[in-house]
Amino acid sequence: MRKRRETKKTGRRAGSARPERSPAQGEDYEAVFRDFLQEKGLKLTRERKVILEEVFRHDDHFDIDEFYLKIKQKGLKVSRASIYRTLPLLLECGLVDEVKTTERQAFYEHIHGRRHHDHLVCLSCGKVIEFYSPAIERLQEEICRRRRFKSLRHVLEIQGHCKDCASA
Amino acid sequence: MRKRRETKKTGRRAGSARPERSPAQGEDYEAVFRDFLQEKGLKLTRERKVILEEVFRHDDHFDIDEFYLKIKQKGLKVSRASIYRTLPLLLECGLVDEVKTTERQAFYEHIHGRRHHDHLVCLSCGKVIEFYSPAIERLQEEICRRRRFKSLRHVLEIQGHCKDCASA
DNA sequence: ATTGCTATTGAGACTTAATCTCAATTTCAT
DNA sequence: ATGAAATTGAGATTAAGTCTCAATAGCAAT
Repeated sequence: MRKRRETKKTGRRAGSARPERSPAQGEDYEAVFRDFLQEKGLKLTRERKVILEEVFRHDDHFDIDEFYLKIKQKGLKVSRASIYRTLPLLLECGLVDEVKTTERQAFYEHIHGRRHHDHLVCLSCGKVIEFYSPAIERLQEEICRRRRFKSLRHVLEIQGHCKDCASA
Repeated sequence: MRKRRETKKTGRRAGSARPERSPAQGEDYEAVFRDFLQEKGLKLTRERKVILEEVFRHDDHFDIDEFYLKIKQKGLKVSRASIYRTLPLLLECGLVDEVKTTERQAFYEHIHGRRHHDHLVCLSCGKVIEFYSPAIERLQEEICRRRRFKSLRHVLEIQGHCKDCASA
């Protein structure tokens, strides 16, 4: 008996609800995924296609549960298990980025054709603000080089209150 | 029926097992905690003392489960619930730092009298390497200022392979 | 198109970190 | 010493994520 979406969405994670992106622009992500799968001897199934499409329809951060519900609402059928199995693949082939927040859940966002970026997370309203600092990136590389640490990815998240919530 | 410590400790989180710190130096953390509790109308119980002492005996990162077992081994009796309840207090009064890793668990470390720092986490052996970059700190402040974001804390974690694991 | 091997799926059981419950106990200001 | 209020612990509960396995679907070769 799943009991999700209970305490969730109570005003949090409202964010700047951007409109969904039209699926027309940039179809190439499917090719990227297809190639990746083929190389690993995996199959491009109906479910994986649905998930891929849906990921690229979101232009915002999303969590898996929200994502599952959205797919369900559209009448498409993909199980939670498949989503949990497919997202790591999308991560692995670089189409999706994973953001671990301090809360228990992880959030995802597609990154194909987007720059890597980090996040400011408002602890009051849940808004996620993106930023990118080439200087910070460079410093991180420097730190890794000095310690002969082979960096694969990083998470930089600054938590606090956004200007709207700070004044209130 | 708790079934913990099952898949854990299989070589991971080995880290640089520093010797435990003698409890003699820097007793003041107890005063800090006591004052904090008093201010909030909370009580300094036996359990909280045990937890505090144990936290400051560790000079390394630790997770709650490991921590619970260590206390138990010493014959001291503190329930898991109390640990889960006390650590947030230690966090709140600034005696302890929480490090969310990409794995599901959180790790903790005491920070009283220590500088804030960030982490390199080795995905193979689990080792946690600390670093501190004033330049990065400054850049972060700059980013927040520009967006009128009131920063409370941040997490910067670079994941990859440490020099030992990268060569293997 | 058919075949056959293999990857994949979905429903639901399972795992596990973390939280909650509540009666019994402890702290501490008075 | 006393009593109001906070705290504790054992165990139930929650919820994210993983696993199982029989049924199904992709796809390369024919």
